[in-house]
Amino acid sequence: MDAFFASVEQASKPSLRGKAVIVGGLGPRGVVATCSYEARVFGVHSAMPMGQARRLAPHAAYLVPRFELYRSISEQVMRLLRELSPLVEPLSLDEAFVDLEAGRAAWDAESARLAGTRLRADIRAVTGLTGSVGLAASKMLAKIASEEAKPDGLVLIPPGTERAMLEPMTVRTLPGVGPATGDHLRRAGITTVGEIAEAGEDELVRLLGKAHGHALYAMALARDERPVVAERETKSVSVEDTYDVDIHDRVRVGVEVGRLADRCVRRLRASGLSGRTIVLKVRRYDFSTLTRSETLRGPTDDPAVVAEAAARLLDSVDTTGGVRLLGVGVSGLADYTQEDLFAQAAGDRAEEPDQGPETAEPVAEPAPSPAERRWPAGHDVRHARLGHGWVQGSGLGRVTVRFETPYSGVGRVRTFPVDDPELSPAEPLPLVEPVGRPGG
DNA sequence: TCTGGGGTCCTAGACCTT
DNA sequence: TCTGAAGGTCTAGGACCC
Repeated sequence: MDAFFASVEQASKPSLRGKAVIVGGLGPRGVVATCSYEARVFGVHSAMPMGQARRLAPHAAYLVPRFELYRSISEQVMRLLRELSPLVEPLSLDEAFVDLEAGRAAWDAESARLAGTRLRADIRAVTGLTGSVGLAASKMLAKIASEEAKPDGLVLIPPGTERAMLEPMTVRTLPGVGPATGDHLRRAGITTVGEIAEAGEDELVRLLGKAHGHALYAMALARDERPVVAERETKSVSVEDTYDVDIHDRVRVGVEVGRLADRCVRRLRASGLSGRTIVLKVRRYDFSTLTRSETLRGPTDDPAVVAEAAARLLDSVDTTGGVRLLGVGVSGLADYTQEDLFAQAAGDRAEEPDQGPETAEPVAEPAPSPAERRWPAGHDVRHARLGHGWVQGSGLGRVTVRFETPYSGVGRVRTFPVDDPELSPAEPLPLVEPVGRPGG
């Protein structure tokens, strides 16, 4: 999908179509998640600090991500892909590999081009968004082709032309070559894919190590035998938070680690998993990052056990100077727990009260008062009299709302007190108007 | 106003067991 | 009992991806 998050926001907000839209964390330490092509003209790109983006594009619309909406649209697209083939490998919310041959959706270049063209039309009809398609004989080449196809295009790499096409491209084109590897290769005088092939496998292994060296050499020769894998097992589950201001208070650091452990376990349990290795991540005031881990005797999904392990790990970390990020993760995953094994060992013992997920949930927090409610920029709202709209901005006790829907024209703007009783948060509307629904 | 969040994979050293 | 090789596991960190 092209500039996915930003495109979704433009589709749901008529006033933003054709405008620079930047989606990301709006806090003092936020970064750009995605931006529209109109914003890229100003030099804004993914992973750029938000402050820098604001300097480059001060008049752009700045929105916080709405992952639930993006997930639901992603699911619509994935369904279309699965109609083409049972072998669909999602890479992220907005990207996936499809083995067209396995689904008998294509058998040669022409049938592949036809399938790709139809798919793009279907994505457009179902979601209202544009997607780009890369067609090639391997995952690496398909990925390169889809990058070339963006935005809103289709690129097919004809069989037999792969090596010639790759040769002049920069090493950064190859997946797995980031800034560090790119630099490493450049210092060795290698800047193009052709030069990787010329350097030879032994030299690549000497420069980059066994795994990376062999893999990169093969890719430079356009060799990529990796199959499309539909089901991938989760290897780890983690949560992390970056704080607007560094935390210096050791007690507060401990409290935050406890909270993160709790959140992490909730995610773990929601996936029906448990894990053996607990990982604590600390990013200090100077951006130095360290991890500490502890492997338990058996997998657990007990929030108290994870929190205790995380607290023990924290004891071994010097946080003087302050921390800007804390994270807690669990790896070594299993779909049973040590407690299950004990229960199994207990055999026919009398039935015990269930120790399932619900018993460990924290007590529900009291609902915030209207004045404390947050009005995140870009989120949908409903006004009792004026209808559906979205938050254009808030602050100083006021919230500004633009009243428009994905199917309306550009809407009008009104400002309300943040505790206006007629204003409430609303669910996002579908991007394509459901058939038979009266216009809004 | 410098640098998010959630992942995967690889490497390398320490340590333990066979 | 000592020694060394080999292999597995644990741990920490780096790189990369979207």
